[in-house]
Amino acid sequence: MTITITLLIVNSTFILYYFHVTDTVNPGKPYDSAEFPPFAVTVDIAIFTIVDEEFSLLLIQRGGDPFKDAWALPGGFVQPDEDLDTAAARELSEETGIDSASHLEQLKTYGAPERDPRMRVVSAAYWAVVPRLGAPSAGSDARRALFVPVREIEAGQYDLAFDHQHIVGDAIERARAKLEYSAIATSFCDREFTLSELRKVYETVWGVPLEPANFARKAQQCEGFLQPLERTISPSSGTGRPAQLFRAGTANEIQPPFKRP
Amino acid sequence: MTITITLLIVNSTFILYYFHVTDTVNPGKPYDSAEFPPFAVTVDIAIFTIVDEEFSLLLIQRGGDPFKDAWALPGGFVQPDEDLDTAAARELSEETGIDSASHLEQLKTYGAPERDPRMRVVSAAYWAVVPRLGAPSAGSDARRALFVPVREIEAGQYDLAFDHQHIVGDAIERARAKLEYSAIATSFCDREFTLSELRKVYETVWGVPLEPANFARKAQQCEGFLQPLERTISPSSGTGRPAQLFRAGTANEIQPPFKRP
DNA sequence: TCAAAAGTGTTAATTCTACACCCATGT
DNA sequence: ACATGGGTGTAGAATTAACACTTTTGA
Repeated sequence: MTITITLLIVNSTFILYYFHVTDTVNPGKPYDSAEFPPFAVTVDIAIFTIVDEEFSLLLIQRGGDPFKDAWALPGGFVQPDEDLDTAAARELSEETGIDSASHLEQLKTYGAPERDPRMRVVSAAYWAVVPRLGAPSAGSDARRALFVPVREIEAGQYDLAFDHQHIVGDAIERARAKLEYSAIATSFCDREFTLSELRKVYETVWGVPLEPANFARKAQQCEGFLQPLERTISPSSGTGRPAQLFRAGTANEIQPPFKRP
Repeated sequence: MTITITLLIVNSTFILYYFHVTDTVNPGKPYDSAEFPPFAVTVDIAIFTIVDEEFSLLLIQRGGDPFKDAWALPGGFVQPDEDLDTAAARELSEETGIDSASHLEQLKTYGAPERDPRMRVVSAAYWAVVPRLGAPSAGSDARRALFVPVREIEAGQYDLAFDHQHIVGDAIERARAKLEYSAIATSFCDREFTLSELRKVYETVWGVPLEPANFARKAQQCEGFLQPLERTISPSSGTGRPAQLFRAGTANEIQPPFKRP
């Protein structure tokens, strides 16, 4: 039997790169990693939030090659006995400190052969929505992590690594689309929120103004969307009539929400 | 340096199963496939069509273990220099003989650690829609391939291998949902079709009747959905006034189609 | 009392639904 | 002629969009 192996060192760990086995005793089809290559499987996450009335996405500046200094989505290897969803939740928690709670769902999987110049990497991309929070914890590595306005990414102001420009485009599209037929908007808000805050989410993500009066009516009519509380926002929090508080309802898929004008 | 390898034979080819490398000269972190396991990456496809007014899905009966004799989605390994989309298109073509043309899109990726008892397999699931055609070509292997009514699958009448019951459920849901805001319905029809045929698609997939008059109006109003031909269906093809023929329009995403009642 | 924000009422425009009716063809 | 499926017209219902108006607070 002949065995040929090539290893690669990525992030100080060995990664199997090429592998070939020929059985000389019972010659059958050999195992050749050029034919059945060991894929690396990663997850990448597009984490959205609203910062200063800007629809924003978390990006990380890469510290090493390839694509040194370019920006990228947070992500990492899927561990051996970990589901993809679990890996994504772990990455989300590592980057933002947020456990479960918020919205996290699979976006799409990207597996073009040359998407990572080092080896064959298939990446399951996820997207998440977190309530506005302070600066993202920069993570255990001292990498720069930043919430960046989606507007600036779409304007091409960030040089993104790998195929992340493509992934980010898909994620933005999905997030905007899903506002229209799901209760995802509430994930941008804190646990308790007013109808104005919720409306601001739609206006910010879609970049259009919505009629406050009509919005309030529709939101409350919508079965399972909102859970009204018997309290108003603390009156001292601004001038004007104090707004009623709500929590997110139980329904994930909601019927007739708001149309993107 | 110490190397430990376990190989597995799947479908008459070796698959790398376990792999461990320790560098005894420069002892660093060893490569251990229990930590960075080589994932196998496959694609599985849910191929939908309409057979005898039944919304149907292509299933294949497995010839070998595991899950011998259970039904499964067609699928296979992603080749080394193949994109995921390419692999899916290849599988679709192998199973149905259909090249490109029809609708094919990624559904979701499934990667639970124990989903395949043999090894760690991550499967990118796709879904496709093909026009009604004769019996599916049984493929190069002499496996049984069959279009099965979705109704019967939902009733649990088929024992599905791996996590394919789960995948199939997601695919059905997606197909039904996407009728509502895309031009996918035309993919169920032949290249030229009448409004009745198109309406029958909606009625069959959703399992509800639609008002023919209103349907025809909406379909034709809908920008980019249909391309009217100057011909009618051959009058001899039935009694009644011959219907006008249409082709699919150019738009993939259409604005205000038909609501699932 | 005034400004500001929350929330309610109301009306005209639009869209949708249901069904009546006309059209073109085979028998 | 008439049965059958294709296609148009239309009136009433339902929904929507726009804006005027009332309520509750801070200053």
